[in-house]
Amino acid sequence: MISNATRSLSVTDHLREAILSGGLPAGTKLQEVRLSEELGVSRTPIRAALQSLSAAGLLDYAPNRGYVVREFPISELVDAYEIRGALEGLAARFTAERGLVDSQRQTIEQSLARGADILTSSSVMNDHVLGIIGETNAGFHDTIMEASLNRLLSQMTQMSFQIPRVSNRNIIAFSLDELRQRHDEHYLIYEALLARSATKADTLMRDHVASVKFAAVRALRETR
Amino acid sequence: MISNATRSLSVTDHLREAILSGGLPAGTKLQEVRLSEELGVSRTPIRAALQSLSAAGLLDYAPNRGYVVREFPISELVDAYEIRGALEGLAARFTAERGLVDSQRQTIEQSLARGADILTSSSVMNDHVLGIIGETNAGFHDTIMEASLNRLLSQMTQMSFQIPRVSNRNIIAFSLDELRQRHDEHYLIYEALLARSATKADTLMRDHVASVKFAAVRALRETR
DNA sequence: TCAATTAATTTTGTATACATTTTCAAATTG
DNA sequence: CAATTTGAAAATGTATACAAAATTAATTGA
Repeated sequence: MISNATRSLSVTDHLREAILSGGLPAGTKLQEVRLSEELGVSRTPIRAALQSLSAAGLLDYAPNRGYVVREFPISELVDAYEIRGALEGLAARFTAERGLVDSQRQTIEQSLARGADILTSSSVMNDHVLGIIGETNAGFHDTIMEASLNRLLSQMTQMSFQIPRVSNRNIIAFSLDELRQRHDEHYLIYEALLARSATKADTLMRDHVASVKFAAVRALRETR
Repeated sequence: MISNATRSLSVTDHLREAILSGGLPAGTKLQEVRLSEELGVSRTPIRAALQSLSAAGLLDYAPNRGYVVREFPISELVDAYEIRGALEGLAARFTAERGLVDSQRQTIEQSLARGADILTSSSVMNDHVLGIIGETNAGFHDTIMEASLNRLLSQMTQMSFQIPRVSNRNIIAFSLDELRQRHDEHYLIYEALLARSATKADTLMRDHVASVKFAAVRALRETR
């Protein structure tokens, strides 16, 4: 069932969140009239949202038969990390080849400093730490994506980011040691970008994503 | 201006073709009422088409300001081939790791045989040869994409395929020798897939796409 | 004459009625 | 009793009217 509370978000964001959070399990038929009644809007914005989410790969669509939340098998989760690694590696390569502008460098340094701050000060793992690290992580990766100045690439990477969240209904449970390793990897990638070492940046980024992949798969195995 | 002749195609296909063929140059505002009048349908299917093409990355969109055909700079064409190489290389890797089923093997062999047939028999380059080769090319790559059994990957690759066509309003002018080289590369990739040599298949596919990239860039430089 | 404001036009956002297709169940027939 | 057919219900596809926002032009003021 879909909450009607948050009307501030667009219908598309609302439905996407419901799918990615697991509120709408795979196989759920998303019917236009039903959704329009539940969300209190007409069928028109509902249709727009369904088309958008279908294009993003979250829904299956068949003409005259409507939209269904599609399956997200674990095997595809693994593949998604492989794809993400290849794309983000390429983004790191592009960024290293073209160089960082000052504002990008500052943004990355701030996210790194913020991550280092909390990882050196706190000795216990809790939701607060995970939250901060999650934000700095996103900031780091997003900046490199934007820095590569390639709309196509960033668009694709956004797509490949959505899949892992589906199966990760619980946030991946990293240990503090693991988080520190991931942070060190971020720092090494940043150094490669500064040194304009394209191949090194590519390789480091791919390995970094592979490490996250292992943690995600392990977390998934443990929770089942 | 948009031809109203081909009504068999959907509105989305019609508009996509108009954009990719250059009939609607970058910067063109696509207005709903205008398009609905020109194509003889209501605004509803027009809106669906515009949303779909925007999600596919062909149109820029701003709320309350509509859709505009976006720019496709040459630099992005080059990047698109890099992305395509990374993704198709990954697809080749997946396919090699998981193996080809008989039907896939047959499809690939047929496309290879058809390509070999025309490339060995004909000694002159014309539109007929280019057309046949174009089809067999698409068949080869599509089969590997499908064989990798990854919807996410095939979806992304379809996206990265669209960009090159935009700047290539004229089909890339390959020579017969070049086409034969590309065909040989296809055959080597196929052998690597059969041998389950994942890394080799990946590398060969990336190099193959890189070769096509060089030809595309050269063709673009020559026509300007 | 130039700038700012306001009004009119244009364009997109939304709602809703109608058309077409599909689906499911009941009824009919062998 | 099983299989097919048929019809009603429900779902998506389309068209159109109305609302809200943005753009453009005109007008007013200095």
